[in-house]
Amino acid sequence: METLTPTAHTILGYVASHARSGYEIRQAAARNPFWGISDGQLYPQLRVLADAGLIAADGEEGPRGRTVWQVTPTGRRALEEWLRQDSPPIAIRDENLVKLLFAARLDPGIARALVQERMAHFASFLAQVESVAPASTWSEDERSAAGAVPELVRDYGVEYSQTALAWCERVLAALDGGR
Amino acid sequence: METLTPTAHTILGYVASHARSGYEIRQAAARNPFWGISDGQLYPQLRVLADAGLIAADGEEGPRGRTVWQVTPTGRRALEEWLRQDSPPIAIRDENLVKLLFAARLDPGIARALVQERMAHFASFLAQVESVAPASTWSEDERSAAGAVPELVRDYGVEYSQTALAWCERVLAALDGGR
DNA sequence: CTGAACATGTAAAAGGTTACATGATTTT
DNA sequence: AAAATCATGTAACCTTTTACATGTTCAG
Repeated sequence: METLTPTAHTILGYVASHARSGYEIRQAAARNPFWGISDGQLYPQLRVLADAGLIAADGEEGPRGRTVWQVTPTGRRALEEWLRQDSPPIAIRDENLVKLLFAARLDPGIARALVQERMAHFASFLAQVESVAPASTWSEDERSAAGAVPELVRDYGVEYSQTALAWCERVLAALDGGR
Repeated sequence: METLTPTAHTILGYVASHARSGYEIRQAAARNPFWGISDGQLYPQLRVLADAGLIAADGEEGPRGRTVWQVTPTGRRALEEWLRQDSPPIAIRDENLVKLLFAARLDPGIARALVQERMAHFASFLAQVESVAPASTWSEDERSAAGAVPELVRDYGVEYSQTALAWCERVLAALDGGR
């Protein structure tokens, strides 16, 4: 059994939370700002998980002929093992910020535009995070089992965006002040 | 001429700032927390840039037989074009946070360990950001041309880490309080 | 002179996205 | 019955990392 990718483990996590169809996972993933999953990954990885015996199709079909997946005991163990393993350190890839660094010595106009683009990105990120109630991804039972964590994770997204937005304001002021 | 990857453009940016060898770019990239470049990318991409006529080997060799690269007028234009183009929105891939979400409803012990891992990651990220003087990547002339931006970008890294660390403390308290 | 760090490079594979394909099922 | 959306899937490609390979130069 090949080792699973982080995306496969994430999918396994969704299924382990409660039985779901591919489409429902797709929607849960779309609401999770911290790990995107494309269709081209989702469905093949469901197969990988099923072939490895970590999930199994629920007997009954869901509405619209959806295949509903359930976690197996093996799958539950595999998930826990993953949760216990070290995660890679944060690797940021922030193209906008890199551009800003290069633009600053070339043209204040480009720099301003980059900061404004950044603000737009973070504003829509913030809106997305705020619009998602944790209850939409986790059932009520799961919510209470998880304590305050889902709300705290949302708070993290909010604080992160707000920090970034405040920083952008300061940069704009500095770009204007430098004139 | 194929379109360049973000990494190729970033390398072009370093060369455009001032003539540098591959090794010097390697070191500058290692100091930039917002866009990592591996050896397996750096040297092939320098070739790509050279073949496209965007950079050219400086006549003289640097110390230790280094090839020193210079930007060409075409390269300078290509860089500016890239700076003006829209950047992709921020896409976060935060494996630690995803794990925490799944761990919260399984085992408080795992959740605690994840938060502690997160704190360690951000603490070392913060240390790295704080240790880098912008002057080490940009020459004095470039620094003043860029105004306050390099310092502000460093501030961004610092604030980002501090926000994350403070959040971790709150989560730890909540995990303990929930008991 | 010998080991450590310098400097550049290559091949293979991992991981993921994009774009397309296809049929089923509601809605109008 | 047509249009829209639901639901799943596939193939090709893109970007990047990992691991290895190789010669060079400086320090003890």
